[in-house]
Amino acid sequence: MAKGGAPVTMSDVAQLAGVSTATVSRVVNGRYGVSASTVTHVRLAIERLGYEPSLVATSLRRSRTNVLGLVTHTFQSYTAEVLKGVMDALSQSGFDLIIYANSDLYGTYSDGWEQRHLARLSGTLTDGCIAVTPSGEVRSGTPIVVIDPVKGSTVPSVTADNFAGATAVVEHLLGLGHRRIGFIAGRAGLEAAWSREEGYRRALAKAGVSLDPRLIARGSFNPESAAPLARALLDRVDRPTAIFAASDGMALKTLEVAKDLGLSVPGDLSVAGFDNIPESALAEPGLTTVDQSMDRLGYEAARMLKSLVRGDWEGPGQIVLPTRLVVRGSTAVPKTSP
Amino acid sequence: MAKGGAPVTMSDVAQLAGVSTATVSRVVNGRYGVSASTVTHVRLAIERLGYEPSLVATSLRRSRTNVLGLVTHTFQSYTAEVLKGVMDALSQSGFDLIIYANSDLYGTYSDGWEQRHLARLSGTLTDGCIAVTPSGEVRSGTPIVVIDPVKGSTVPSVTADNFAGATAVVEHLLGLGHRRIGFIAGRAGLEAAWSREEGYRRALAKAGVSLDPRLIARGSFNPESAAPLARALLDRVDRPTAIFAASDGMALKTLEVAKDLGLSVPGDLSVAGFDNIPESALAEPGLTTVDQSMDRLGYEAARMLKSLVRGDWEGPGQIVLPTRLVVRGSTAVPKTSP
DNA sequence: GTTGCAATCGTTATCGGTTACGTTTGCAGC
DNA sequence: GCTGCAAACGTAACCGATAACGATTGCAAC
Repeated sequence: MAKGGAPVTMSDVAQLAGVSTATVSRVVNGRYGVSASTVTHVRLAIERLGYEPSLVATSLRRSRTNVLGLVTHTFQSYTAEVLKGVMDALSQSGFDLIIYANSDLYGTYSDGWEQRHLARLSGTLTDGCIAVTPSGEVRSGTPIVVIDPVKGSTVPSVTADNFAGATAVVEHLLGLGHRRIGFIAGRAGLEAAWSREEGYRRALAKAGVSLDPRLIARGSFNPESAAPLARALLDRVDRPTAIFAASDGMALKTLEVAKDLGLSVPGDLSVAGFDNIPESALAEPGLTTVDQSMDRLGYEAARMLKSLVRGDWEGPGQIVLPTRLVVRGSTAVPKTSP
Repeated sequence: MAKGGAPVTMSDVAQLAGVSTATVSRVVNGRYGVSASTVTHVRLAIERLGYEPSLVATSLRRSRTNVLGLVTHTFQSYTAEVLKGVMDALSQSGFDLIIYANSDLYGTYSDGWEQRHLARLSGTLTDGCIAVTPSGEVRSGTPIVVIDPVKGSTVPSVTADNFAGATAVVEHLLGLGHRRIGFIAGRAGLEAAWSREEGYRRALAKAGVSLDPRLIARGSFNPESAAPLARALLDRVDRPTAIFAASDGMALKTLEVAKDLGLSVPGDLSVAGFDNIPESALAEPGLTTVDQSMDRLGYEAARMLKSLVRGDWEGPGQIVLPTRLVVRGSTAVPKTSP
């Protein structure tokens, strides 16, 4: 019915049922004060017209909407993982989820668009938001939880223990006997990128291995950004015996580059990543990496947000989840010991 | 500012700027009829308060919102692929995207919830919707495009050429010499499931191979659903020499089961899937499958929806995209020819 | 026969923003 | 000096729904 016609509103129902919109509203929301026969009539009218209350009108009038928002700017595979966790936490909770993604993907990227969208949503549509996008100080009328915030921000956030994870990887490589370990860093400014690099530096320092700045390449977490960087590292005469990339996407790209150059992994080169995305387990050889279970990040963020919305959050403002070293076939003892 | 306080509204701005809300609205929307000095004052007030117009209020009043909706009930990896395509098509188009996912994941799943959400959104929030969930006859005031609709539906939709793809796979297996080919079907009712099964049946018939109904198992596209089915097929004394699963997720599960049973692939058993999700290329051995480039499905659906919203759609109501057989290591000549 | 109290239902203000329409103001033209 | 007109801005209705409040009704108790 009404396909292409104007959407059916509450007053349409009211008219058909011969009552006022207030009564229809009461029936829809199951409130007290409507006679059984009226309820039946209204229900019938709703059925006949195929009426559904407008989310917009409802949320404009009500303060609570029972809808949580999530803002992102990309749909990488890690985004999907995060979403799984979020959905899991929200399952059966009574909260629905709205994801807002702007189309200005490659456009001006005016850096403040997360803020804009957050404000646009939190005004009325959602009770709170999760930001899966580098966000620093965001202001909003409703609670916000940021996954992987920018460094130094004080908003409620959920992060993996990037420092410990990176340290573990580098110590693993050092333990195997590697001394020249290349590093492909993540997007500058993000807490995750900074901590992973810091873990790399500290682990080397602790082991008494002097750091060669020429072995550090600056990527952006984007897999594509890693290709030229990996190639540059491997083209050096004194090329590293191992490369630690700050994300699995970049590490997998490094694997490809190594193959193109005729280097065997882990024979000629060990490679390690960070994230443990599903693809890493399936790669050949399997990628040694750090598991930060991104679905867990999403899960915890959603759980935190739920509590913040209800106003009964007791935990800390910044959650740091443990990481776990996952050793697979891409790392081994180097051929030539120093 | 205003962190935790009430969100700042247009009348706040109006008050600070000493004008009416109408004027603020005109400034925000860049309409004619405001003096340059007033514009400056209002802009300043907006800046100071950090005002953002509420998406909800705007869309309630306006008919057009320049926001498209997408409704899904799960975030599998194929959902992420579809989303990539959608975002790509929407990039720089002026349309933003809202994804609505309900939390009732494992709950009643009242089968009509897609319809409910579609109606809730299309009433006012969105100019049109993409449904990435089995939907049949949906009614809505705004255009809807369905990806992978139920069989026989007449709504605008985008589908891969499932029949041709399935036929190609089975002909490939037949060409290798297989005669006993098992089939793990998808969720009943979906056009995709039906067409893939029909492709399987027709290809066998065309080759003059009689169909053994005991070799057909009924799955649900869900990877988990395939495990017991694959095991049952492989436990038979006259077990098939090849298994064609209607989705890659189910095919990959079948690979696992085969390994558990000590069967080598493709030595003892050939396995083929459908979808070509990223994991299939990375599996060991690589999975022979049908590429239906799900990002392309999303792309075309978004393109179609854009046109429908603008009212300038010329193409057919149902788009069918070509598929492509991808042969990898999981299929080979059977050991024992009949 | 009144009064009183529930139950039932309609009226209306409101959420935040948009827009048709009306009003004020400034200024040129007669 | 009066008229005409357009620019600039305010007023108020409205989008669809909710909820406080008021109005009506039926029925039991006095």
